[in-house]
Amino acid sequence: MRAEPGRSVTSKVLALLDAFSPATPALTLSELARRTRLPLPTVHRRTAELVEWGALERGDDGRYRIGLRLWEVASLAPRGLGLREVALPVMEDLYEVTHENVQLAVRQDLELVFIERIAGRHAVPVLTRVGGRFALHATGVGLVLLAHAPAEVQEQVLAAPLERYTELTITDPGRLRRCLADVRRAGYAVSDRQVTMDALSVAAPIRVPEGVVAAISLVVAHDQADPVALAPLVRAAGRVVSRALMDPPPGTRRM
Amino acid sequence: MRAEPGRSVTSKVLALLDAFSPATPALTLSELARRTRLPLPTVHRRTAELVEWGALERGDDGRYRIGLRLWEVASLAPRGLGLREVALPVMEDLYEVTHENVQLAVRQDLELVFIERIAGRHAVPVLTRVGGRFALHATGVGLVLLAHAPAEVQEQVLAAPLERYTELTITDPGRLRRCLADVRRAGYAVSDRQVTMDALSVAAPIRVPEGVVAAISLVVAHDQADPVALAPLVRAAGRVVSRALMDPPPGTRRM
DNA sequence: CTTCGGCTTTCACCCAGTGAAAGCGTCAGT
DNA sequence: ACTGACGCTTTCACTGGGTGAAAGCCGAAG
Repeated sequence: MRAEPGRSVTSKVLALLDAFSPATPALTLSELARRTRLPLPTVHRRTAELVEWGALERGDDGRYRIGLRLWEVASLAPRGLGLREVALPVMEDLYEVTHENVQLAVRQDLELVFIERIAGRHAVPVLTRVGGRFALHATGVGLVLLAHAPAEVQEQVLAAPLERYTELTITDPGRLRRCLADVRRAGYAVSDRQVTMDALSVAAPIRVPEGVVAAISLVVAHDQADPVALAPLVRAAGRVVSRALMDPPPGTRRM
Repeated sequence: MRAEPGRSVTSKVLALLDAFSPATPALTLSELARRTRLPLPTVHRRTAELVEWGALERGDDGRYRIGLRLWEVASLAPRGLGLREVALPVMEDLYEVTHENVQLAVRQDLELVFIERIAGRHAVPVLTRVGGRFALHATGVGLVLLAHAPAEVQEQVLAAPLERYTELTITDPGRLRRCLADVRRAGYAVSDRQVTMDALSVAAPIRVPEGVVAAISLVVAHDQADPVALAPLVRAAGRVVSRALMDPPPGTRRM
């Protein structure tokens, strides 16, 4: 045979999409072939179909980019835009009151994904990107999501080395375990300079009957605010979103 | 042969994604099979792979939904989140000043797609959804996008019947043609009660050297504001976004 | 217990997909 | 102008991933 076996067509198509990343949002045909380890003609054929449908777009420079049609379909993801739609009004309220960064995130496997962010022009700059990923053990939202994740997920995170971002990042599994217990007990998480030395975040869970599906947080300058004072505000926001998730769309919920 | 020929595997995978819509964001296996006209075992196999990768998620109810992983990748679409990131600060400024609905849209084929919307709690309710589509000939953003679309696109839209939404919707091709000329000359578009009888929108183009890539608009109560007075504001917003699109990311632009 | 609808698995067949190879077009260096 | 390098596109004969009919499962309704 010629065809290298054990690789389905679908997996190749998905590998092509996977090749795109925040750092490389535009790729040439050869770059795609290299990244996916697929023969060039194969990539050529599959991308042609993806472009025709609109999953990819090809610029005048010959580079492929993610297409608007794919973005349209993806906007139907309940945990993506769906969640955002519900949470945004509450996030805007939080922003009105505090004029600080407001973040919304969900857990995906062993990391978190930022679903939305309101970044005040005058607030502490944060390095997160909507659609971007981050480790679970450092940020406020991450601690909330990890604290309420299935035991199996927690064990996997605790078993792996915990990356250090600042001198205050928790890298000791035992300490992290106790921290998570605190988060569950208090109903909110505080990450004080564990990601950058200038910022602190306070996060609260967003719940549906099945469990915690997302987390909402405020990010503020570390020397400017008292986390304990912010906690009730963030927790209340979390509860409002939780209720909004369950109440209005009686048929089409299910996170 | 058994396999009905003429249908590529990739096209089937894309058809599966296509089956999801704002009205049907969650589908059972059989519903997917019906909508895609694919045999049930085929759907079963392909969805299994899509779920494994994260393009789809399967709920406890057995229904398939668009997965977060697909949303992540799609967030890299330059004309989706990419454009939004650049335009959002300006949209927020517009909102601060007016406290009215602010919309951002691009053209996709013969329709427009809403990329972002800031809907004030107290502003006129609008029925648009981020990620949703709409006809080009009625809204403010639509008129701007159509006025600057390739001649071929304009002809196709003018040739098809123009759907009527209100008694003020332009449905006469000749009138629409003159209207588009006005839009090009004035540098902005006004849609006065052409979608709903309570609202009016003022829209301006967002340009890169290659042409108009998007449009930004204000939607206000029709009896509350003077479109001509709003026009400079919206046009200025469009120009600020246009510049932002070209200036800062010198490498990674290309809309 | 039986029926029904929806989901999953099996199995033998075969066409969509494959990759090596050759053909193009463009650009930089000589 | 020639040459070589590079990236993209097309060709072609082969084959294994994909196929759908059919049968097996499972839980809910009758």
